[in-house]
Amino acid sequence: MNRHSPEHTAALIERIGRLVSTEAHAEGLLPVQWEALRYVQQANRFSRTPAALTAYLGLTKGTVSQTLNALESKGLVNKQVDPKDRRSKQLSLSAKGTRLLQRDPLSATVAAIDELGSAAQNGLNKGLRTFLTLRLTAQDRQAFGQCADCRYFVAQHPDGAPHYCGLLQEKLTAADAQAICYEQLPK
Amino acid sequence: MNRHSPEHTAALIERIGRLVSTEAHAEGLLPVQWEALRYVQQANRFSRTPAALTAYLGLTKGTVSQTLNALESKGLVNKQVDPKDRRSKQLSLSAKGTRLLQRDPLSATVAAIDELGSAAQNGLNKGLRTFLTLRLTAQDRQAFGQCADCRYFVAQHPDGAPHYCGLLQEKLTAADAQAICYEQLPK
DNA sequence: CTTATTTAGTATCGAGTCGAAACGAAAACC
DNA sequence: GGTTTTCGTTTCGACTCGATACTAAATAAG
Repeated sequence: MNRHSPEHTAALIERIGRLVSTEAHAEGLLPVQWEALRYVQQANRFSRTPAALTAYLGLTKGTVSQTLNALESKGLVNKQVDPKDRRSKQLSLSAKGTRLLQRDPLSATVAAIDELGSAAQNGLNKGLRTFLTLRLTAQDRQAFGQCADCRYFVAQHPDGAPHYCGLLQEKLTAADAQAICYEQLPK
Repeated sequence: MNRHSPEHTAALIERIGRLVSTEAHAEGLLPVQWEALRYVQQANRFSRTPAALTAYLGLTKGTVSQTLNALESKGLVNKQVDPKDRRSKQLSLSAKGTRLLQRDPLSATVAAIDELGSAAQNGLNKGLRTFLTLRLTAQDRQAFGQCADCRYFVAQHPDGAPHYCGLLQEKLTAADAQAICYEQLPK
């Protein structure tokens, strides 16, 4: 296991994962609660559900249900029944949740990456993306990429709307196009 | 937050960290227990202590003490008082612990990195190492690098021993040189 | 139109993490 | 010799997490 072996890189991933997660004990929230909060902020309206969050995190639905209860009782997230499918619930950020995300401890990680120099940044980003794709595929999990990078994304739709989803057959706003989506299939 | 922004890379790190940690629920052990087990295997004899493991993981000593209790009661790790400093304890792997590490779930991560192509591997490795150094430095934490990469490492020592540590003034075996060390200061 | 079957979410249990705090014992400092 | 620091443990409370069993709503099959 020399300095550049796959074993060493794997150890780095694990150690950095722990470092980042340790930093995420902040503002009275736990790491997974921050992840859930960010997810609700970033997911498009089709993906703001406990089921999609469960797939995103790779946890069991019982665990996610409890975490969402914790966030709800802290007044950061709201749940309401989806009228189109009354089994499902729509998640949304409260004003307090939105405010708290301004102090997201992940910003320390962002800042460190920002210091990295653009060659290192690109190499890191590319390696991480390829790795993630490999593992998600091996586990039959969804990519949760950005809507605009999806093969069902239609940039220009005849009738007035800015964009369009060819899978769900729904109009999309400019904000939707940047959001992450459960259904996303990379081009 | 486009595909190559620092924000996106930070999200990748967090998501991959969770993915790897979720896979580490295996063989009846929890993620942090696997990390501790690997640490005891890889740390040199000066660093196989609860205190060094605490620094390595970035947790509190109480938490690490409990995790080590769990591993000890599973018969995977042994503790014994260091006769040179009777406050300190030496950790060691039991035969069962050594055997269990053959089924380390981190091997899935290693295999995925191995599939990556050498350019991507190098970029990933380099980016992760630089990032880790940045964050550890900012938090005043030890690097825990390999003994052989330390500025106190003396490759050839006059008297018979293979190597030598100029800080602790101790002879080092070839195995020691590969191990990770609390005292390590990168060259 | 019923009767499966699948899907979305919840509740409960037990083991264990995790930080915080308080503690005892050995070593180091003065 | 007395104070301070360091190493490790224990206890507490909130919470994660998988497993399991459960309800209700939607879907499929007959």
